[in-house]
Amino acid sequence: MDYKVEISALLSKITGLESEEIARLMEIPPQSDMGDYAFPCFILSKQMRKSPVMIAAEIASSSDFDAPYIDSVRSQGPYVNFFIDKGHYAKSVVSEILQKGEQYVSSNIGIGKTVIVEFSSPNIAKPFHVGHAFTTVLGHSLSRIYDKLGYNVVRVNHLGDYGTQFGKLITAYRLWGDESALEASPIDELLRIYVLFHEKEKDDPQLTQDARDNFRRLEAGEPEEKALWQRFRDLSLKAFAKVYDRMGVTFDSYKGESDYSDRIPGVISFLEEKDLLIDSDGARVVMLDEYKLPPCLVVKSDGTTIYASRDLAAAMFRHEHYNFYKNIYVVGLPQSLHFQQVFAVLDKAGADYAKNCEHVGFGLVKFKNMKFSTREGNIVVLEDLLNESIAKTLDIIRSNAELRQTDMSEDEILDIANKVGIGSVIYTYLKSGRERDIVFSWEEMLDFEGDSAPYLIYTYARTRSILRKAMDQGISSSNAFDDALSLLKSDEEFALLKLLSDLPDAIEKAASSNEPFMLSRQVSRIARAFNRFYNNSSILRDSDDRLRSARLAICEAVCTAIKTGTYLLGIDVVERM
RNA sequence: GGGUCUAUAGCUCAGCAGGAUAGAGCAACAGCCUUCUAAGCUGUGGGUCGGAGGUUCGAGUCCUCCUAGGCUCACCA
Repeated sequence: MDYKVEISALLSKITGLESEEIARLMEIPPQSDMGDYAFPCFILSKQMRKSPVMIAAEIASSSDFDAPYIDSVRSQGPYVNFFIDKGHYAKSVVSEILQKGEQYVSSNIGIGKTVIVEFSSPNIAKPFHVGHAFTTVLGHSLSRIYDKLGYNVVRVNHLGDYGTQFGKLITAYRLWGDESALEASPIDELLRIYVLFHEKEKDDPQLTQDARDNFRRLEAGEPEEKALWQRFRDLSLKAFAKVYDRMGVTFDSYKGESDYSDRIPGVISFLEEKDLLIDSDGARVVMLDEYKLPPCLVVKSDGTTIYASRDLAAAMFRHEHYNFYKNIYVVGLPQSLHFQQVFAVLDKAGADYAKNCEHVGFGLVKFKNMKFSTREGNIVVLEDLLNESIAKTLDIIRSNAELRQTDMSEDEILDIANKVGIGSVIYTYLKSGRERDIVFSWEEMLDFEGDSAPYLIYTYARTRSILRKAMDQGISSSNAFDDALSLLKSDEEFALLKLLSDLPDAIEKAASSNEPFMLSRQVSRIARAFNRFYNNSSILRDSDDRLRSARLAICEAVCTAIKTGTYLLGIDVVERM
């Protein structure tokens, strides 16, 4: 039940204010000893011509608060503080979670609505580095979150498989390409010749010209260039698939930039019909002064297309094909002007779906003082980071296994190391607001203590261990469905229950702000509260078997919360570690 | 120069729509494993919330100005 709504209704009778307004004004006190809900009386002081302190005292002394779920009502300064009956609360929260299981965080607010999440979108022929991981991890998590809320989610990998860079690559490959190296390690070989091209290009303008010619031939569909491009693309996709597979990331569409090249004429004629295209130094642009934005370049002076035209084509296609409720672009913050322009062009052209397009930006992944740059070769490849993380996890598991004398098989150990190691990397990207820059450091990326994925997974594994032991001893939480749950009224238990009950709200906030950290924080808080409880009370060893069952029920609820929460972040839990 | 974002503990970050004594994690220091997994828990120290004005009963939160920094400003993506 929703205690806030209930209390607001009671207050409404006393104060005469609308119940909804009261619910909006209600607060959660900063300290638990101040109660569970608080009503600030400032708003009443003007109309009643009394000090808020006096009003609070009057309300608190009212006799209308005799509901069974209210323990007490006290005024403190200008606030009326409500203390919920802990037993009542425990029964309500725990039984709901146990009955609904993982569905307790589900919602149907998204039923019948399609959300497109464009994310990851790596450039073909370039290594998948720790910067790409940001959009991949963010988009993956957002997809799962929207999915959980009932939306129809379309995951789109808008591959960077087009543009002048491919002219460069074709030129470079013909000059310096090594067939066997390409076969053995495609991305490394493509990167090698790409870097080489940029070195040589400085002293040889002919190379630049060749590259442009080759891109033009590619765009014109010349078979030789097309075949090479296709090969680069296939090899790259195969390499990317390995990384996605490791992280459990999937897509519904791999429609990349190249897929839209034949729709560009449609975009241009559409804009021409609306009379929006203007010649400017030989190029064709859409003026956006009324949006206070610089003009958007749609066709270059040499007649070829540019990313803005391809993004326009993609948005138009998605509208026709999916009729989306939301079209989200999980792309780095530096591209925010670009998206503003694209959306503004759509809006100016009268496309009503422009307002449903949203750029979900994120910060830069930096390396000390410099940006990662493919051309300069100062990058950290995601696979290396994952491997390091897994290796470190493996060490810890092995030494723990020895210490605890567990009988885990080598396969199980490897599986755990994989999940914890990869989860750890994922969590690093999702623990703070997405617009923050991440300064890459091995030390911090591989810190497994405190606020980290291993902490969450560890808490889960530990709790599962208790539940397994309980089962072995024939103790069950099932007889806790009666009043035993109302025995859960210690401070630690109560604090934990509040956090559990707030999880669905955290998920909705994560979706509405496209900020998975709203969720990761809540899961982290739950784990911390549980560990506190765990260290303060014995669960299986308590002499009262009703309390024992009730505590086991809390353990189950915590497992459910952590498992679903981490799943929505893209992190797997393990039964033992 | 225009646009935009950021500035909170030594470090990394929270602080939801203004509200009660500004919170976590890491690091530091002091403790807790014959007892359910110590990747854990408890405690201590640490802050003029970048600066100055203003709005308000009340500002880390809203407005203005200033300072510092990031990103960005059409024929790359």
